[in-house]
Amino acid sequence: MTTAVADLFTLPVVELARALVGCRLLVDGVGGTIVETEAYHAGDPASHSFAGPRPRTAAMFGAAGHAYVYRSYGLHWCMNVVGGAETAAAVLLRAIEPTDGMERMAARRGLDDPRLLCAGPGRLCQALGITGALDGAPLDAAPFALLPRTAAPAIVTGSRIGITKAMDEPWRFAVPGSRFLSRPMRIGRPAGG
DNA sequence: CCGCTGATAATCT
DNA sequence: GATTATCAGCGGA
Repeated sequence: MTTAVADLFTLPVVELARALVGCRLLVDGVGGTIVETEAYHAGDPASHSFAGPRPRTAAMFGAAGHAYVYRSYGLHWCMNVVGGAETAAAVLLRAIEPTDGMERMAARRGLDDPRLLCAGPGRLCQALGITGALDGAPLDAAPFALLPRTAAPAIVTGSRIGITKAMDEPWRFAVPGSRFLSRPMRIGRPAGG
């Protein structure tokens, strides 16, 4: 038995977020390799689950291995992978390197540049066709496919984006130097100033 | 490259 | 009424 993605869901959510970088996500065969994630959990003031269960966040309090999809700023959809050892934990998918169904993604996004297809949580949901209809859907069944890594990628850590609380927690993970990130990763301070 | 700002709706005060 | 796990378009450097 090789390592299945499901085996990762019981890890602490910060480790799950790290482990999902390099995995592949497809929706109806469209998607690519996850290159940027962030971890959230119920003890984290920046998390949607911090205030306790709500109608919108029900999926985050539900079973691991399912999607938590919510609307952001009234306009965009954002997708999380529910899982982690903590209560109501999930990993926000922030960027994907598109590999499968490029034409479908370009059509949905109204763009040509592969760099901009999935570079951001709202963008990747638009490109893969993820909406609130998939909130709570299991990731091991159609239309989803969440596939394990074939090799361990290089990964760097940083602060999460777009939050106003717990801003210093280093719970953002990304492939260093990837051209498909939502925003560049802040590299370590230059040696010698 | 950078910063500013409007769009738009669920949630919270 | 304010805030929010965002994005695109714009203008200036």
